[in-house]
Amino acid sequence: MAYQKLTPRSENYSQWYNELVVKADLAEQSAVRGCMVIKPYGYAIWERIQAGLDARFKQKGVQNAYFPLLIPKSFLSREAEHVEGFAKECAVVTHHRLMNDPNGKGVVVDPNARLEEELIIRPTSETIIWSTYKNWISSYRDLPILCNQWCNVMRWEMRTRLFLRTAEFLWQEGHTAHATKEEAEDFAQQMLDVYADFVESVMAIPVLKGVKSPNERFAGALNTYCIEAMMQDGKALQAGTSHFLGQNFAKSFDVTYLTKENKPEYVWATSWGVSTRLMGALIMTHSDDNGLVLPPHLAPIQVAIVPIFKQQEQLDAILTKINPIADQLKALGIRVKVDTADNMTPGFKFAEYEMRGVPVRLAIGARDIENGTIEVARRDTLTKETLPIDGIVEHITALLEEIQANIFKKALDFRIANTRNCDSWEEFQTEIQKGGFLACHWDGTPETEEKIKELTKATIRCIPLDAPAEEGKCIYSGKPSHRRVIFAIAY
RNA sequence: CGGGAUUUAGUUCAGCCCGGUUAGAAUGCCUGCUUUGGGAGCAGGAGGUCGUGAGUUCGAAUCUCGCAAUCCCGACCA
Repeated sequence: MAYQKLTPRSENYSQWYNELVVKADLAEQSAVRGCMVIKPYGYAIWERIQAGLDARFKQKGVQNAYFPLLIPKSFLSREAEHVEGFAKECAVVTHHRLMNDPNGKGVVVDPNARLEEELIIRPTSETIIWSTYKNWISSYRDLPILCNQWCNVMRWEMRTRLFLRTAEFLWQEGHTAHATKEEAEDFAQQMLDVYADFVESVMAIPVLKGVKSPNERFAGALNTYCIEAMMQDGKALQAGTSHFLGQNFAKSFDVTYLTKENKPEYVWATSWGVSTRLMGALIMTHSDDNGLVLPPHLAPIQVAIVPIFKQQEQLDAILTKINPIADQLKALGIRVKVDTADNMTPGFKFAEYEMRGVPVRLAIGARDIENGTIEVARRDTLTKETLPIDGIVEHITALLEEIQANIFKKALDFRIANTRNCDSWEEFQTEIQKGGFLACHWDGTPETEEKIKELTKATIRCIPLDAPAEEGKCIYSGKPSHRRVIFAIAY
């Protein structure tokens, strides 16, 4: 038994995470620092995230498009705040040709192939998109423009972790242009709702919907909406953002339209995105010391069926029982894998499907054939029971929904249990280190937030959209406050 | 950008202090037999420019110096 268990979460949470990502076959380190290879199983999960969101975007009238990877350097300096936010982490293309090394050692950059204007590998695409939208928009009849792109972006991070923070990552970025402020602001909120609905109902990750404080706001935005999730170690993770950009980019890139009254107006903008970071959120919300735990609505394989057999004849006999079950499940749209591989023992397969988070596992052998039974194991509770084959399809259909609901509830209960009010600065300083969300009063100034961050590493994760009005005193400055905001230590 | 560590088989590592036949183990892989209800067993087999460049030496995985890459912990950031 050379097989190694994961480091338990209680022992070293971040080591547990790193091992899980690799052992569940989701991703691995690449030859390039900070960049990851997403393996087929991990990518299958990402594809399901993509498919679910993409369908929801289209219901909102959003169309997909594609804008280039490379952005002229000059574009980035058009919006001052925006460039300040990203300048430190941009990769720059300076040359367009290689040549044989005159000293005979492979290839070198051809010094004569320097670009007239350097190109930036997109850290995000606002600038290239707005320089393009300028040409697309002339009349109120051209609005709104609702575009999204699925692509990669690059931010040269000092320190990276698979999925959570990589130098290159996959995401979608939606960019919309509207005639009025109200419409843009409303659209940004609608997209936040799309994210929250998807993340909660498909990924089973409970999220807080809120607004970012000025310090945490996207560079160049007037308002940043976000969904915040709580990981099992009590840290916060921003799972998605939607920005109301006002007219900042319209003004920087001179994007105007003519109103019905034939007056030129700047357009109003939004942008919104989620990234492969959602994979990190998924892992850290549900998984346990045995590996990944996937919500059935998202799992690439929802039901794995493991026949237990000695000879081919036995397998054939078992398959006559299994195949109809698999076919019925597939007909109901359930993703099933029948694992007939004979080079792995059943025990190995059990452990493997557990590590990969497959929600339901069925096992059936000679004993079951005699008894007309099948063993059903569920990943979320790690329990198994032997049930009659009759009615198994109905049982599984219901079980998948039960698992989906159960893991969402478990995550929600955890968040509730680890969210508390805090009204004393003394208490805050010790409580915040224990993890979880602290709902506190805040005087609304960036200075106070900055100071709190400096002293405790905690930031305001969001001002919840449903935060009730409540008079109180700022946890740090004692100045008056009208509602509680959520503080936490974040990824 | 600071601090620490690592670099030898596909993977995880031993060997280095104290230089010396053909560089080892486990696991994985291939072949055969036997097995299969929680990570099976036996036998055989393939697999290595010891990160890189110099130096010391009759001789370097091992000693010296340089360089690079990666990982972890901080600072910074989605």
